[in-house]
Amino acid sequence: MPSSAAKKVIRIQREDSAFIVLDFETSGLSPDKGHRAIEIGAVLVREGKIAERFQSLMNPGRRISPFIEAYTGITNQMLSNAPEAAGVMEEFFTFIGDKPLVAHNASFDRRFLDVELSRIGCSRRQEFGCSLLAARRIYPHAPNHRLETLIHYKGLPTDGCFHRALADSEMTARLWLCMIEDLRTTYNLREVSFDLMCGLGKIGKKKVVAYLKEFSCHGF
DNA sequence: TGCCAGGCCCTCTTTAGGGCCTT
Repeated sequence: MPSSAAKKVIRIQREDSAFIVLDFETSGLSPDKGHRAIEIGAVLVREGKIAERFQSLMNPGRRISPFIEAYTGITNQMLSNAPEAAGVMEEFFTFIGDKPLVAHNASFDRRFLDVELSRIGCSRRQEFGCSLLAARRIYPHAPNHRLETLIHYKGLPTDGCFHRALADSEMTARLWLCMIEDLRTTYNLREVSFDLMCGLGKIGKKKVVAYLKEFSCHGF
């Protein structure tokens, strides 16, 4: 029977393994040009499984283009009935807490997240992992590194829905977990931490093997 | 109506340019 101190350690370790995978649908590519988030989707991954989900449309206060309507399937009529962005972001800020974040092409979602949070007087501090950068290192021979391509490339389950926030965040989570498992088996790693995954996306492709060798149990 | 950006990576690079990825 573990002591209370040991229980505490175990609880903290498990909580530390939790992270949030998120995805924004937006009215355009640049918040600096006035583009706004129109939908947020996210999943909480704990102990290798999707434990909780968050999804909401967000009324951007302006009409979106026909291109975005076609691209996402989100219409102006749907957004006219959607909750205000501020309220959604307040709920989302509570949902993510201080857990590490993951997104596919994180630089895009990070900018929208930070701008939308700043509009409600909040800011995040946690690290942001990028499944796109990690995938470029782990699957250098994939046809390309778009989320949809990688899902098919790895044969991961999908309901065929892309470009909706919750669906994309779930698939990004599956991809992230798949990459962890592939690293674990291919490189004989005892543990694949969030920091290892983030670091992998930041190093040059010629340094990948040397980088992973540092974490290997018995070398390879 | 038509068009828009930013971050990261790679290489035929670093005093730069182009491709990829996100909506």
